Amino acid sequence: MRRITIKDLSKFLSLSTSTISRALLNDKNVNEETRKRVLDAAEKLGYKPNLTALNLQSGQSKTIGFVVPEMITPFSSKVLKGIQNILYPLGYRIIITQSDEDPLVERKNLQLMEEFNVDAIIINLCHETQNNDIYEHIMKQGIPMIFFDRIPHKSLDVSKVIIDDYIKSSLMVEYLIKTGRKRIVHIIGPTGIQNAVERLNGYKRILLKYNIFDENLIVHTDGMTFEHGKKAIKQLLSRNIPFDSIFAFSDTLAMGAMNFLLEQKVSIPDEVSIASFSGTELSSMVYPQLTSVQQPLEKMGEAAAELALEKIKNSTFPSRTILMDAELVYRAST
Amino acid sequence: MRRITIKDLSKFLSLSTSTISRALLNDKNVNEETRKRVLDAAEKLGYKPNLTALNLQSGQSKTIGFVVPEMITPFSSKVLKGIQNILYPLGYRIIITQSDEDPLVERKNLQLMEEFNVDAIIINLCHETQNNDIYEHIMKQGIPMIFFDRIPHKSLDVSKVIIDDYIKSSLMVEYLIKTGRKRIVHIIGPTGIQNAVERLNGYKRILLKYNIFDENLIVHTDGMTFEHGKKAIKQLLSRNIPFDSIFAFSDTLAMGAMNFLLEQKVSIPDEVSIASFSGTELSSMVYPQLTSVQQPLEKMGEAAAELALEKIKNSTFPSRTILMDAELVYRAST
DNA sequence: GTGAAAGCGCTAACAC
DNA sequence: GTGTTAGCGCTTTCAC
Repeated sequence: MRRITIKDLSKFLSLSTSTISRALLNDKNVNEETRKRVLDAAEKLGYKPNLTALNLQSGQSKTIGFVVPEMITPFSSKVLKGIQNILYPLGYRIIITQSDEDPLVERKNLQLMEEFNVDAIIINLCHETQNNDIYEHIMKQGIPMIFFDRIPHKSLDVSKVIIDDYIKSSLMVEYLIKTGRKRIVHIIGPTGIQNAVERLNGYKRILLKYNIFDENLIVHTDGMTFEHGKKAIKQLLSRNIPFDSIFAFSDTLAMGAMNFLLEQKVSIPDEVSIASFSGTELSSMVYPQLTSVQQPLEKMGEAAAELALEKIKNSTFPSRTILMDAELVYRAST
Repeated sequence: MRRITIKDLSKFLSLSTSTISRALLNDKNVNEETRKRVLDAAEKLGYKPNLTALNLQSGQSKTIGFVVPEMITPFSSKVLKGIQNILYPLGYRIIITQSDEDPLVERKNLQLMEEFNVDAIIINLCHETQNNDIYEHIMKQGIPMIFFDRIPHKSLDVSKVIIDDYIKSSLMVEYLIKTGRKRIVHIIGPTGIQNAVERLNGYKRILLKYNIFDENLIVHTDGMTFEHGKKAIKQLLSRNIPFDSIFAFSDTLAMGAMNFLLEQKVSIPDEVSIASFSGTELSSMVYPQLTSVQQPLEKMGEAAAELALEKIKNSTFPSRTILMDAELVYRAST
């Protein structure tokens, strides 16, 4: 019942613990014969190395923190999968916290990460600037922080994984125009997030280019949920502002908007077409399926994990930014 | 940059490490004055206890394994949240793996958990019997296993958190009948899962009771995804079997079914009404919103965590089954 | 009330 | 090629 340790093997084989250790680690300074005996005994007695001891010795916790705004949509789960692909085989644990889009909760989560002695933190933040002080504080402790999707204000020098929100947003809006839409609503994300600004800017640029920009078509929300999407469109309708399409910051917002329109018996995409940013299965689980900018989430997770590893291995490794490509996927909603 | 240890405090204050330790642990055998000095110094130098050392010493990894079939839907995330509520404050890490509904992947995941020296495993399994040998093997190592939602065959004595699938299924089907439906399709889950059998039995019982049971209305799937739901209904339509409603094993299957029907311009709920088992936001993100048996997922996670804790504290603690209540939520799809 | 020392499981210098 | 030993950071006897 008790765990078998290297000491048990040592007694069992009348060998020193160091020889056992060496044999297990494939050190060359071990007789082939001996190694075999050790390996056999280890197998037979069911020896499993004690990671905690290893970690204590190496001074690492072999734990990575993963801090995300939410896990209600599959967005974070997909990124997580990518991170796991890279880190599990290397023996890293991943500890996850959700911030519920609240910078204060994010703060607490980051403190938790510090207590857990994580070797690095991979984070999708809630607010561009509000927690900059802790990000800096944590990095000063020697804990690398890797940002993905939503990144902090330029003033912080950190590694990050992003897509080009500005360009992708422009492309999507231009596509809507090419399908004949002129009154394109933009449901913007929380303005405390740089991506929201970038996507808004892309939207603006195109509408200005085609000379159809109208301030009234921009709808603010104070949150990112389905309900916020619904409310946004509800407001717009009540203000009697005509529109023929919607470009939403996220698929969740888009789905909320769509749901409300369908309740109002508005036909999609005939009367109103809808597009958004996504990368999850959600886009294709609704009817009609949503046209969206499909972010390569799993790949983004893998990239973030790699960035974390390079900082862990060498803390002076210069920060890098990985720009991922995202694909526009045209579905039935446009 | 280097971590402050108890030794640094010891040097700094010219006290032995044991006194420092005692002061930090609020041991009574410390002069109040001394304790104060220690606490102040700890604060000032930024001392943070090294969890790894603690764990080595206590023989625990303070890590819990969480093994789920998938993280595409928010199902597992919600349970995870509940587990975190209980375990994070206690200093436990949680390591998560997805099995992709594949018992072989689940096996590998469980082995990974063993390697990670987890103190307990909380699992939603892929197949009722196929991995019983490892479950037993793991428990024989002294690692408690807590099952939730999908549980192993009765032959295993384990702690579990479940809802009454049979009853809830019956209630939902009876509700459909009361809304005037007579040709109720059941999309069953994988038969390697006890829940699928239970829900099927509940369905059968009611249809038999009302004398409207028809074997043809039961649709098998070989998976749990959205696409499987679509395919199931496609098959049914191609076989020209008339029906006026659907009761699906899961919301994902229901959404697939609904999506296909909407594509075929079938009106919901007028021509076909739909209900399923759920507990996630998905049910209300589609149009029309899905009627479903709403499982208390976060609460289930909390319960599972409690069960894990009692087994960790006392390995001989008898296994318990917690039966949670689930609510029938009537939405627009019926 | 405080200190010295052992020990948790393992690796890595250092001997031989 | 193998053994001895120190040490990772901490708690916990055991002395005093």
